[in-house]
Amino acid sequence: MSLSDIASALGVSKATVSWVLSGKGDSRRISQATQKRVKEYAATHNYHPNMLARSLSLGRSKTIGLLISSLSDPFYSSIAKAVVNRAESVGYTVMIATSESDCNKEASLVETFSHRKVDGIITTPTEGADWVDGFTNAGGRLVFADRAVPGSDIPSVVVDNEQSSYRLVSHLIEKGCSKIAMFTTAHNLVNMKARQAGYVRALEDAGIPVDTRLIRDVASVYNQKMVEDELDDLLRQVPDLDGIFFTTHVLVLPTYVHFANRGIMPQGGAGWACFHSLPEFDILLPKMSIARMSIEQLGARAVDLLLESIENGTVSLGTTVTLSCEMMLK
Amino acid sequence: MSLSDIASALGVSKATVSWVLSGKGDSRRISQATQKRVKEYAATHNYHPNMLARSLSLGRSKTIGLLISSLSDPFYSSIAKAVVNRAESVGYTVMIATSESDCNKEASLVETFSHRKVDGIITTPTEGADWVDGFTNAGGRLVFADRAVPGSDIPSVVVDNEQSSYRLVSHLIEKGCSKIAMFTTAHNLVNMKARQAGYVRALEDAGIPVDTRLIRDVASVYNQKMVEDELDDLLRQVPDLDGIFFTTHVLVLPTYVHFANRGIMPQGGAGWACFHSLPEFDILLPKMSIARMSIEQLGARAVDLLLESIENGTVSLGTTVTLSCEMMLK
DNA sequence: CAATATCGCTTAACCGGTTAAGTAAACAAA
DNA sequence: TTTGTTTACTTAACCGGTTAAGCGATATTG
Repeated sequence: MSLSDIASALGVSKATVSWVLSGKGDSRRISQATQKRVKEYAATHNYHPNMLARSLSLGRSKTIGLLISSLSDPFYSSIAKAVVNRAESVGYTVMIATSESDCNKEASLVETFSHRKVDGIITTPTEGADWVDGFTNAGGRLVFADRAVPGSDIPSVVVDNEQSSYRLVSHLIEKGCSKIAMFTTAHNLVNMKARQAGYVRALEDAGIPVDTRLIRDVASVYNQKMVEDELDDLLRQVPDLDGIFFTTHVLVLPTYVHFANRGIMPQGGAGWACFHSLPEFDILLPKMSIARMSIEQLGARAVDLLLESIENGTVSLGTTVTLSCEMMLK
Repeated sequence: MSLSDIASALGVSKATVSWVLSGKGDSRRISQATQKRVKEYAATHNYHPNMLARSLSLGRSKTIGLLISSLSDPFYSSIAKAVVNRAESVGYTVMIATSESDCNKEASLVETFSHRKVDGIITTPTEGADWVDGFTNAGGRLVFADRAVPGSDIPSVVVDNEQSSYRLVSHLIEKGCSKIAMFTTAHNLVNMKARQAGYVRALEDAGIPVDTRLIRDVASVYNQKMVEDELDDLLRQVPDLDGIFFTTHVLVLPTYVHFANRGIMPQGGAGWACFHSLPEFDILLPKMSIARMSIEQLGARAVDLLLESIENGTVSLGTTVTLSCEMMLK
């Protein structure tokens, strides 16, 4: 079933059929009678346009590329979910690829997307993504999600890392904690830096001196031993620890287990505060304070920003949408 | 940069350029000199074919559609990861969509994929997927992952639900358990039925009568209260319970928390056995026996099966690949 | 030396849409 | 009656690839 099939079956031209079926029948003054014939024929024969042909012709594919670090990490798969849902609801289809945080792979996947003529790309960029300029100079539309690349003009959707961290740590202080550790990873990433800044500012505003022994960066979160060594060292050096601020949810469970194994029960997480959450925290650590990122919003806004850029071209350089976290202070 | 651009720049025809760049230069006896000129020009000007045009012309898009229930559930996102990785490695791009287990939405997403001319679809089908016949009769290639539709001829990749369950429950029996509960959900799904069959067979082979009070189906896994009510009732009716077989990993954490809250520590999960795992089980329940599905394999085999069907058409009707689980008996 | 084969390309149709430009017929106004 | 306008279309080019068929020039063969 193609336009030509319909055209020859009804004895009209391809153009007529195309206009009728793309809703331009009236403006191109096709008679009501012909429009009816075409529409009915298309409906009864279940015609649907070949989107490849349409995309080729229009130079727009109604397709976006989503390039994330990983799909096994619930954080990224939630972004994927949000992006897919939003895109779907506005008639776009998502092509998905994972970079595994490998900058070269990322660059090559961007190429693939380009050749497939996606209308734009949403990505959680890796450090030092050097393909960005080439892509945008060639007219590619791009939106960063979760993290911006410092010094870049690309529109992005991020959360208020500094402010939310500040509020989490301030809350711990208000509850009476004064020896609050900060447990982090990949502390050079722009988001982690901002969270650390919030931690530091909260302590300073409360007149508590920042003790660098309390700030712990663990190189590999997925190496349980590394996490435990860091925790052991922390507890040895600061035995009167009374609070922990986790810059990321992935550090919480390994810590929980390590404490539980040593008989130091985390008391439902009172005295703990964490950036972002996992479903199991509700039941495992009901008293932990959490700054919850709305990933649903993050993804949806990223799509909106991208589509605005694609369809209207009205996104100004340097646009950054900053979402606030939902504060669950306990 | 298009074929025509190269052609006119070098004073040759589009056909020549197309043949050279698609590797048919020798078989179409284009002179080495011309081939070199074309290839060098293409390389220095960074030419890459427009995949929309190529797909339209070839009638093959090197694109597959992945239609899963959800992206927030780690099980499905792992399938997505595996499929994306495998597809990528063989030069295919994945379009992704989520049905949220809604059969109508599923059908409409299949339509979308069709119009976009994917070469085939991999899906974890919902119950009563009535679009299947229409899709395959129209020449669509399809592979089911994780669950087959009973009575359907569609190639599928599944795991040995019955056998692995049998081995898990047998292992608990060997360790001395005799009052083993089966905790399940959605027990009418084909996979769940098979797991239940394995449980029953293990008990029968050991000469233990099947006690229906021990078999518990919880309607909504995400409703913590429902899970807890079922557990309370179970413990009331069978206080001397000494083992639990979970037909799915999602039931484990709610149970863990409920037990922990009542001071019944699960002792690292000794006496528990579970179908499939979550990363946190390693640290939370190190003694639980697990039949671990290799989702990496599941996804990869699904892609392989689909590509075989697309590229060679040599997949016979009713092909079912059954993967064995990795048994982690403790 | 004419007939044939081989080489190295080109031409043009096709995939299935979109759309600018053109045209024949009907009707209205001068 | 001639000119102009509107109506309701058609023609044909284009998007950027692929590929069957054709064609002139040189090389080989009888």
